Amino acid sequence: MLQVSYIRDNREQVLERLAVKNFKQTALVDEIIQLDDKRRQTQTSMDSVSAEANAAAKQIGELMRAGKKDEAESLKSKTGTWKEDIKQLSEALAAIEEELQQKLVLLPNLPHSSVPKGLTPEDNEVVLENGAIPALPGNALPHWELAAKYNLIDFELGVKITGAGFPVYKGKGAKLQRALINYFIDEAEKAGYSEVVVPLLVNEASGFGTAQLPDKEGQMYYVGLDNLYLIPTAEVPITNMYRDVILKADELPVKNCGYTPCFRREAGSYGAHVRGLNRLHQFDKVEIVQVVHPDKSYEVLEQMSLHVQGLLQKLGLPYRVLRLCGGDMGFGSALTYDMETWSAAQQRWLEVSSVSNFETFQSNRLKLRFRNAEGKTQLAHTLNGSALALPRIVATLLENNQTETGIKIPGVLVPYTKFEWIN
RNA sequence: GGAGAGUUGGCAGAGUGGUCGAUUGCGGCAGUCUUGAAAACUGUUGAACUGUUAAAGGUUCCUGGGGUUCGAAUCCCUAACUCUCCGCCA
Repeated sequence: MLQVSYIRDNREQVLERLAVKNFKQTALVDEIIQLDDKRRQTQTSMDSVSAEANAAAKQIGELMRAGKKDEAESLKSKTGTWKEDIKQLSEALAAIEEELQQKLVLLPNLPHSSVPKGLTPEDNEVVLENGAIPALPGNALPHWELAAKYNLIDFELGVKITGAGFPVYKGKGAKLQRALINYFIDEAEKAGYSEVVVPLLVNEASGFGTAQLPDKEGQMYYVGLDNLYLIPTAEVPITNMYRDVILKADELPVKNCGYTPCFRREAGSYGAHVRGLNRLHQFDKVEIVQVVHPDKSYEVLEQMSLHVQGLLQKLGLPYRVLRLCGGDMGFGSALTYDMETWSAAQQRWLEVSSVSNFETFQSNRLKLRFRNAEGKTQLAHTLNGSALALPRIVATLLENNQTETGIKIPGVLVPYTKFEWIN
């Protein structure tokens, strides 16, 4: 959520930045500014009437104690109009604030100056490519066939138990899941992130804090009986640990990592691109989250990007890094890097990580602040990234490492899998 | 699921319808003392909005919402949450 005071003081710049995200609603921005104006006027009026009424109430108390009942009574008779005024003004104020809030949450975050303009994924900027793209023989199999061949994943069984998009991992497929999770967590801890295990269901306030709510409830599974949401990413519970928190300057940066399953409804997805592990309703992911000083957040974003790249390098997967264009970016992000690995058998790039700087967009909703050098409270910056999401990593690992005799496990994973080959 | 108790500042924990943004303790910060540290002592220490060059000042907030009253942390209604006991149970 953007700060009203910023919008008020930087109208032109806000409009220009929003346009990069293809969000061209000048009228909405102007309405917000007008509402805020009205809000301040109304509050000033109410404050001054309240001040009068408070003073009178205090005086009545003093008169009563002094035994001057008549004077107290005559003062009492005057309070009626104030009461009425305060009631009207506070109702008006509440209505204005409600309307302002409703409009404010419609505004996406402002993109960073380096964000390229554009509408579709084709407009994303390729920052770098790394790793050799393997040349597989013509009879190379896609991962869903490999998964069946080696009995690693049973998609049909998942359909029986739950539905499409809920695979059952078996045998070495199951072991590989646990190996990847542990490997990713260990690597994150080496990079200074402390591990947390968090709830998989969150309340409405948490959904709002990280900007899944309102608006995006269609993407989350909802447990109506208890008014809770299944998390679409560990970002939600981990970041919400710091909701309504004022950190000391020396507590920054906060670095947390955590493994969770993630649940996504993915309404409207279909076709070959959702085949196999390409798009699931439930998948495993290790998330890294940081809360940092505003001066440091872009430096930290690069570090997080390098951490993710390091994982891909160690796994020996060819990858590229994209700087997302305005049209492809998330609602709350100021700058996002996507990491994609090359799926040799599908002949396409698969997104395996997304690393974003939210600046104060989340912290403003979360009321996540720190005490700055002047001793005043200031909104912190939040960042998060997948490090990494498992399914597409598994997909490319299986496909890229397939040989005549089986699938070779990357060296760094062997201590975790305890086997070198799937065959 | 049944019954009961509770929710106050970073934490613990007082609080009579008016002098309560709130006693006190702990913690934090600053100072005195000390070569330094600890201890002790002294002072200080919530947030938001508004306003201002900055301030002063004003308003709001004692879980949320509503009500009674000239005046509510305090009384009433309501919701959420927490805890305890019983039941069930990994």
